[in-house]
This record gives sequence, C-alpha cells and structure tokens, in this order.
Amino acid sequence: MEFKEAKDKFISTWGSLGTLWGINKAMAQIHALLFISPDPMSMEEIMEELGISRGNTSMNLRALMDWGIVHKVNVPGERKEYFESEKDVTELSRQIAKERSRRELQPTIKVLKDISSIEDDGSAKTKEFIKQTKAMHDLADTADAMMNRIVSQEQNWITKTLVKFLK
Amino acid sequence: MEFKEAKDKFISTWGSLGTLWGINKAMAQIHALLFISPDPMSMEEIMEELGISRGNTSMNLRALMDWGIVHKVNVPGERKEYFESEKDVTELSRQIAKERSRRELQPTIKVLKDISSIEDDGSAKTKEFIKQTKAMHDLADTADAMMNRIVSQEQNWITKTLVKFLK
DNA sequence: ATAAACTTTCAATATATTTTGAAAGTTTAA
DNA sequence: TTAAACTTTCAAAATATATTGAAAGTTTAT
Repeated sequence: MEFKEAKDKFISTWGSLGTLWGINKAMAQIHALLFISPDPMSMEEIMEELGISRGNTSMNLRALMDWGIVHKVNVPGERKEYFESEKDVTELSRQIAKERSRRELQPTIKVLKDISSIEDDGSAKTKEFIKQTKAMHDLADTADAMMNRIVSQEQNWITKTLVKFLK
Repeated sequence: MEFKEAKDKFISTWGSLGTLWGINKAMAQIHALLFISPDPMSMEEIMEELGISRGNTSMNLRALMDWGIVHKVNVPGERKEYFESEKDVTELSRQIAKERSRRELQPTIKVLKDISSIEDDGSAKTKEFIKQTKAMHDLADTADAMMNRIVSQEQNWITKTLVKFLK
C-alpha cells in the first residue's frame, strides 16, 4: 500500500467512524488529517487537502477546539493561524470521555434521577417504571464513574485495569 | 411529576440519547417503551403509543431484534406477535457492547492494522503516519479488550472494577 | 487611516437519513 | 381453498443535518 492510499484510508475511516464518538464527517476528517500531520496546518492547507469549503473548515476547527482536541499554534513570521491536533492518544481519550460525559451522560443521569422519583401509586406500570428507570440510573452512574476515572490524572488507568483483570 | 409526564420524558430522553449508542430516534423510543412496560406489547399498541407508522414500527422492531435487545413472545390465544425488551441492564450493556464492537470497533482495528504497516520510506510524514496510526491501533485494541470483558460471562465486571479502582 | 490578509457568520442549497403508507407477502382458521 | 388478520417491503415524501460561498467582521502592517 502506498502512503497516499493509506492516508486517504485513514481519513475516510476516521470520518465515517466519527459517529462513534458523536462528531460529523468533516470534523472527524480534519482531526484525522491533523493527527497524522508532522506539522501544524493552515486553514488553506486543510480545505485544499480535504476538498471542503472555507466556511465548513472554519466551523469544524472551532468545534474541534471546543472539544479540546485541536489547538491553534502561532508560527513565527506567519500571519495565518495554524492548527495542530492533540497527538497523545491517552490525552485524546481523556478529552473525549470528559466531553461526552459532560454533554450527554450527566444530563441523562439528571433526568433519570428525577423521573425515577415519581410517587409509587402501587400500580404495576408505576412499579415497573420506577424499577427500570432506577436500574438505568445506576447503570448511567456507573458508566459516568468509569469515564471520570479515565479522565482523571491517574496515569494509564486503562492499561492498569487490563493488566489486573484481563491477564 | 405525573406518571404520564415521567414516561414521556423517559421515552424522549432515550430517543434523543439514541445516537450515543448508534441507533435512530424511533428505534430508541420503541426500546424505551418496551423497557418500562410490565407486559409485552403488540405492533399496534407500539405505533399507537408513539404515534409512528406501521412500516416504521416494523422495521425498527426488526433492527432491535438484530441488536438482540428485543424479543418476540407468543401470547397464547393471540394471533398477533408481541414484543418485549431485555429488562436486565447488565445484559443490555453486554448486548450493546458486543454489537458495537462487532460492527464498528473490529472493522476499524483491521483498517488501522493494515495502514500502519506501510513501508517506512524514512520521510517525516511517513514516520509520523506510522507512529500515530500504530498508537491509534493500540488504543482501539485496548478499548475492544475492555468491551470483550464487559461482554464476557464474568458477573458484574463493571461493579468489581469500580470497587477495586474507584474506592 | 487605509487596505490587504485573513477568519467568521449564516441564509441558501445540497445531501443524507428517517418516515410514511399502500401494495405485496405471509400465516392462520375454518 | 378462501379470505381475514396480520407483517413486511420499498419508492416517494418529509425531515434533519451538513456544506457552501459570499458578505461582514477582524486583525495587522504601513
């Protein structure tokens, strides 16, 4: 396989996998491109490389910065802004886990807590509702605790966990 | 909060959260409805309750069965088919982890393995590409190993892990 | 202060995904 | 075997999401 082919494959695989961690195609592709680039890239270079519009590039770079996985860098003597991706996959996982917890899990946990607290009127449907939404609440809490551990500073939690439990 | 209000909130929260585990709104809502229903429901009842078409209900029930989290049940003396959800959240997590690994993670791991094996021509961009795609491959492998552990029969892995590491 | 270089915004447009509903298909009872 | 009861399929329509590009906005150099 040629470099060019491998690169295109990486970018498109990452792009279509984007939904796995809740981002759109262009956003994932920009991230993929920066992730494998040895040097920071300008907006011009990114839109050129991916064949997407200036507006699209601008908006998705912003979104990636909101996720905390792409940063602006200043290249001395250049007026343009340059961008680089977080390169450390451990740190990348941390940021993604942190953002997904904040954006999705925590709001859900709050709703589950509220609705599982309705008064038990003794009917079968109410009993089942309370039981099941409580179980879901516990599960979401557990998932959130795991994510928080991934996010926390403790080094290599994932690896340590695996060594202990999988070997 | 009234039962009806809590129920609608659960169904719509689950519906909009569907994307978190890669399913569409109707599919998530049907699942939510069955998850809190004390009894199996017919297609008629589901489409009535959620206000969706027969075709939509049929297709999404099929998809939920493909995911292994909804099952047909035979109600004696009834000609219609009835459906019920997996009620145990542990088993639910297992099925979802298993399916997501199979559908998304494993194909990605394969691509990453292939493309990170291109020949090193010594250039900076090739070196960076190989380094970064290898790191991503390792991460994906680790994630898949975790999912497999969740999927495996070992009871309460999540809980045990949490007790050991989070307390 | 001016203007060139660059970035952002957002209404319009394009694309992708979901939903509908009626026709076709299947099963069951008599 | 017939027909009623029920389910599935899928082309068309509706909806939701992503993308464009040009105008407006901002920054920098002189």
